[in-house]
Formats: sequence, structure tokens, C-alpha cells
Amino acid sequence: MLPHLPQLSPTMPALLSAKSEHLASMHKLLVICGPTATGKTQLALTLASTFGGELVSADSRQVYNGLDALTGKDRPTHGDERIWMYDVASLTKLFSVSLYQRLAQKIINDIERRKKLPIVVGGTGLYIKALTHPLSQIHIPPNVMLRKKFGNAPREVLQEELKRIDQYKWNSMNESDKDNPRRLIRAIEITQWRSSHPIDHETIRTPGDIFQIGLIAPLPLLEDRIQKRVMTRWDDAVREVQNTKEQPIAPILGFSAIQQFLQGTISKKDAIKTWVAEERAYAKRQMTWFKKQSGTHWFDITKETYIQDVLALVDSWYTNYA
RNA sequence: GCUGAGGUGCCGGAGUGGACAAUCGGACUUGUCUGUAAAACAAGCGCUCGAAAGGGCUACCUAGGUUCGAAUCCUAGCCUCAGCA
Repeated sequence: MLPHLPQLSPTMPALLSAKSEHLASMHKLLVICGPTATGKTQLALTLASTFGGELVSADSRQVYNGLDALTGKDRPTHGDERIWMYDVASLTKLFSVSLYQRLAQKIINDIERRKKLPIVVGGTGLYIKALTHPLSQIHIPPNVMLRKKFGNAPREVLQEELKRIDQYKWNSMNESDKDNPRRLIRAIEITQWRSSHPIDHETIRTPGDIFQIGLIAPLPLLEDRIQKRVMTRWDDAVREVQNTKEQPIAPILGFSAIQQFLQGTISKKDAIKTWVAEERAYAKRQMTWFKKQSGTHWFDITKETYIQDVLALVDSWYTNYA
């Protein structure tokens, strides 16, 4: 069941630069990734206006309706730009990489059809990967019965079950995944599905010509930017949490700290401190993921000329089409 | 100023004579990663020698003391909190 799709293709005045006109249409995809608070969206907007592109967010929390300040949605302030893949899901319903991949791919196809450059921007590594690599298992659906059955099972039970039905898979898992109930259940789920379904060649589009840019910054600078951003978002975020009636199904950084503040359990100072710490830890986890992804062109945002550098590099990629 | 409670590692908070370098959470560090990914999970987390097993050193406010042995008992001091002045 797909969430409601945002309306595609509003008639937009073409912003195509002279450069892009004769070469759109060859399945090019630009990706901007990196940890939170590095200014990805700002850069992407610049690139979009330079090369005639449209942004597609790759963020597992900005897909939800609402909580704009808390999840840090940047909305272009003027012009007719918009950012796709914001607000496509309900806070109270489960979302997934699979849904993300399907929705975003449609949007990307549509952007291409309009001869524009799709620019994927975001910090959710797996979501980006789902668009740049064919991931063969993500569309195997969850098995509700199975998840219910094993939901609270001790991990030993899950481990034994997986060993029993798929020794090979078990042996291929690393130590941390072997202890991870969520991954164990998923592995069992996949094995079961495969046993009753022939190999499924889900039509995953061939990746095409992808150019991936990563933004990076020294941790102290990131901490500083996170701190400031939390401060400026605080009032709005508090209001948002106050107005959220149902507990979001997915944890959102800062949410519970603000809730505790509203209940008077912790002080404003501590709530901010907690929120900042969560954002900081998140940024580090993102870096751990991204630094392993090969083929990314990294730029340090402390370098004065980094924007020009990016523009030049993207230009050479986008223009020099063989 | 009197009475009661208490001072434990970055923080919260166990322990109340040996099995304690000190349970447990959080933070922090390093990682894992194909339907929850801002998630979930793993290892580490006083200093030091060692590949490891294991060893050495310094630690539970401070100073003394009792004991074969103290974070744990005693004395004094300093500080904190609650109630009474």
C-alpha cells in the first residue's frame, strides 16, 4: 500500500540553463550526501538553479507530514522550486526503504521526462543506496504473522530458527548482526519468502550515470552548527511536539527530550543538551556509513572555494557526455 | 546554630568488611548494515605491561585509625541537601 503520491509535474517555467538544454535525457543522477548540518540542501539548490535540476530528498524522517522544524526540512523560500519526497507519509504509519525507493524512482523518472537533472539530497545512507544500487531484497514484503510470532522471542530462539532453515545465511552474517533480533527476523522472513517464491526479478532500473558528492566537515564545526540550529528551531519544535497528538511510529531526534521538557521532567537546558547530543551522535553514525561508500567525491565545507569546486566538477561531469 | 540524610568513575545511580577497577542506565569511542536505517545491533570505555592468558599501579570527599584485608567499620575535618531555629 503506497502512501499518497505527491502531485507530479506541476507546470513549471523552465529554468534550463543554456548548457543543460542539449544534453538532458541521458539518465543522469546527481547525489549530494553527507552528515547532518553540512549544508547539503543549500548546495543542492545552487546546483539546481545552475544546471536546471530538481531536488529529491533522501531523508527517512522528512518523508513524514509535519514536524518541519524538528526534522529540519528546508523549504526553498522563493522561486518555484520545491523539494520532492517531503511529506509523503503519515507519522503514524510504517515507512520503509522499499516505499521510498518506489516513490522516489517515479519522481526521478518524471524529472528526467521533463529534461531536468534529478538531484538526490539527503543523509539517509540506505535510502540513497536504494536509488544508486540494485538492492535485490528490499522489496520482499514483511511477514506480519512472522514478525508477531517472533516479536518478543529471545534472540537464541531466532538464532536457532535461522540456523535451522538457512545455515548458509547464518554463516554469512557478522557477529553483530547475529545478535540483532531485527536483522535475524528479517533474515528468516527472506528465507521463507524465497522458499515459496521463485526468484523475483523486480524491475529495478539500471542505475545509469550517477555522480555522487559528499560534504564533510570537522566534528567541532559540525557540533557548533548543530548547536546553533537546535537553538533556532527550539520554539517551533516545541510547538510541533505539543501539537502532535499521536506518538510518531519512528523515533525522531529531540522528540522525547522535548516531551520530557513539556512534562516538566527535565529542564529546557537539559532537553536542548540531549537533543544536540542525539544530533551529534547521528552525524557520526552517518559518517561511519558514508565513508565506506566508494565513488563519492568529497568536499570539505571549510574550504573557502568548495562551492566553486563542486560546480566545476559537476559541470565537467554533466557537460562532458561521451 | 540545632536535628535528619548524604558525599562513589564524564553524568545518573548500585554496592555497605574479602568474590570490587567497582552491578546497571546514559554519555563517549570504534564499528556492523539490502523492507523500522534519525532505526536496530556489536565491541570498547582508570593508567600501564602483554599477542593472549594474565600481571603491576592509582582509585569510591580529605586526613588519620581499627583490621591479615576497607568504597564498605571508627574519629576528626570539609562540603551538599531536607526539617527546625
